[in-house]
Amino acid sequence: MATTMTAAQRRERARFAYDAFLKECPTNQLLARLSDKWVSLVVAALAGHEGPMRYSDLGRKIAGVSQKMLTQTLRSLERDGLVARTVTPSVPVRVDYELTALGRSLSGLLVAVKDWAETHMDEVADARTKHDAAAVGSGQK
Amino acid sequence: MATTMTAAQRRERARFAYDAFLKECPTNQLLARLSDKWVSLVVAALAGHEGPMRYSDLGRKIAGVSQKMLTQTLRSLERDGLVARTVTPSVPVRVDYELTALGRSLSGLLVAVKDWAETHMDEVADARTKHDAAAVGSGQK
DNA sequence: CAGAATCCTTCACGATACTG
DNA sequence: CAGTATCGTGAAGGATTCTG
Repeated sequence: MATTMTAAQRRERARFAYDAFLKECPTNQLLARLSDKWVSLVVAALAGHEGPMRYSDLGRKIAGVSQKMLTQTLRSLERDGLVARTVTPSVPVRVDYELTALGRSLSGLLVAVKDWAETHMDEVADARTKHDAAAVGSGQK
Repeated sequence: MATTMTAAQRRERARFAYDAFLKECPTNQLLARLSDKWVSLVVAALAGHEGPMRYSDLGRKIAGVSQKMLTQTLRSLERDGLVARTVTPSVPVRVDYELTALGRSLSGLLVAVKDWAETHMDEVADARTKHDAAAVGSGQK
């Protein structure tokens, strides 16, 4: 296939073709999908694990996710080519999920955001406390 | 104040104190906030602009955002200490927004995700086409 | 085990109108 | 200009039940 573009070439082309700030742009919708709590957690879970993970592994790792959301998220990630799904027809069935090359190219970025949240939680909490205190002090309702 | 921790120390502490995979964890909620389309776009807009931006600038830059969502997003970012809001009491009033130091420490990560979306849109679109075609071929409804 | 299907509630978000 | 306030709706997402 004619995917003989370097990363630089693709980036160059993308810079002219797409702009996620435009709501009609496909990348806007893609960004919306990526900006999803469950997407972040699923990708981060797969990224932080050696080898593939089973459906139930993911459900256990990501506390609080419902079957519906887990399946739904997995399906959309699979469709977008970020995650590969492998079915082993044993009894009972075994299904494994793992990041594709494309998925791996994204996972680092998403994990970085997740790590930022964990690392800077205290500062954000401080900011909130101060902000709320100031609002009370100045007589806001 | 007693913020005399190195980044490494903070990270080390955070690693034990927080885990965004746990739904009771505050960082889980923080990650949910960060995983928001409008947050990404607002932060990216501010990051990709020299100096502060006015409310109307942001509204113009981020096509399709309603006043409600823009205001709401800005307020939450301000409360979390990621964005600074400056009011100039002229007539008419002038309000400027800019990233704080904390906000700047995050913006790079969010911009990276947005750029990823723009850069890899084609590959995702391809994956979708193939995935959908395969589903049809194998006789899925 | 790994889902699919259904129901049902909540609330996120847009549209609209008003204000200092 | 930079918001606030209110209302209405579609859609997200949880709980539950069923299946290969």
